[in-house]
Amino acid sequence: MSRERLPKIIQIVGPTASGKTNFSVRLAEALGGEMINVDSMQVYRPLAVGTDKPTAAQCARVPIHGIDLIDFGPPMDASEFAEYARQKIREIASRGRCCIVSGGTGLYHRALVHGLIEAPARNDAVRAELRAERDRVGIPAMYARLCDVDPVAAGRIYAQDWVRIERALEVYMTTGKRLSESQDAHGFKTSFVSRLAFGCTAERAVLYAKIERRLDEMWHSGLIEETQAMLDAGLDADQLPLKALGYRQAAMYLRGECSDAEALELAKRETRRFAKRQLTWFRADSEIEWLKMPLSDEAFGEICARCSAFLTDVCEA
RNA sequence: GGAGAGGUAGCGAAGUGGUUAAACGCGGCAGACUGUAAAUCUGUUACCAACGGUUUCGGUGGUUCGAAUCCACCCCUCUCCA
Repeated sequence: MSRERLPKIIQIVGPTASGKTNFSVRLAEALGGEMINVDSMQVYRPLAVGTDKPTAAQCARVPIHGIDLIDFGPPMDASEFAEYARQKIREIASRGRCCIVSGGTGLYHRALVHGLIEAPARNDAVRAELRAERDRVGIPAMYARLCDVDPVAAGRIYAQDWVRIERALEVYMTTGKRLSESQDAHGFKTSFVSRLAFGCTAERAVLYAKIERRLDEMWHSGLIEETQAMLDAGLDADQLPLKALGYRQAAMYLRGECSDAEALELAKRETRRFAKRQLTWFRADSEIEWLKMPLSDEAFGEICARCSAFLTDVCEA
């Protein structure tokens, strides 16, 4: 294998509010590297207070990429992000600097590291068609259709999971190829980078408390106003930028679907659940070494040393 | 003081003699995830040495082969009238 030729990255993952960004900035600074943020929501410029982006102070300490990439319009997707990130990794390497890839979006990390199958991007026309049909015949009938055209894919998808049923049918309709066959061929077998991966954690209660405190702050420091502004600008409340955690609940409140307090509670709960889903995703990755987050100076020093060794060692395992 | 209503698993709420360890919802926990991923979906949730066992439906006692469900007394909560 031409493993040494792969660009090396330090990968930092973890649930929201686990302290990834702090840790990554510190690490990037210590290693003289640059950061790439892997976050499906922080790429949207209009989302400011609700996505806990790196602060101006943090951005001053170290170059941080992957933030505020797009405004409104067609949303970003995993493949697009992965391409962007790999391009950035090359650029950073060409500057002779190391790369800290940090964030909480599991699929984006995976797409960046292993790539995705060869398949066309979303096709809104086809999806509109599929959705119209679904509304007519129901999800079970659509699932039955998937069972016909791609039984293997259907076997991997829960019968109610519309998002995946739609994607599988979309791929089949636009390419004539079965999604499952592309997946089998792909299998996340190849890597585009060589990585040293760390996962940030904290005790569940600590994590949850931090999530709640952070939402209280966001809620009272502009999240509502920001959401209102987007609604005023005519953004669809169940389309992407407004589907982000916090914004979605703020929109519910603003549209009179629930009280202010209810919306805030809901936002907290959904964010806690999100953190759990992130944990589930990352726990499945056996290459990740978990770090309990308020890291001591000694522990941080050790991690730095290991990162340096990884980055300089030509024939590491 | 009088008249009603009610107390069911973490919470809300069904159940009114056996097939009920107890529907359903919420919350919790766990899982899946290949171009929507802060999305979408699945499982599980009295307790245990667990394909078997133990203890549950305010409390105590009773009726019955058998009760969360029937009877008696007691405790508590809520509403209305004083």
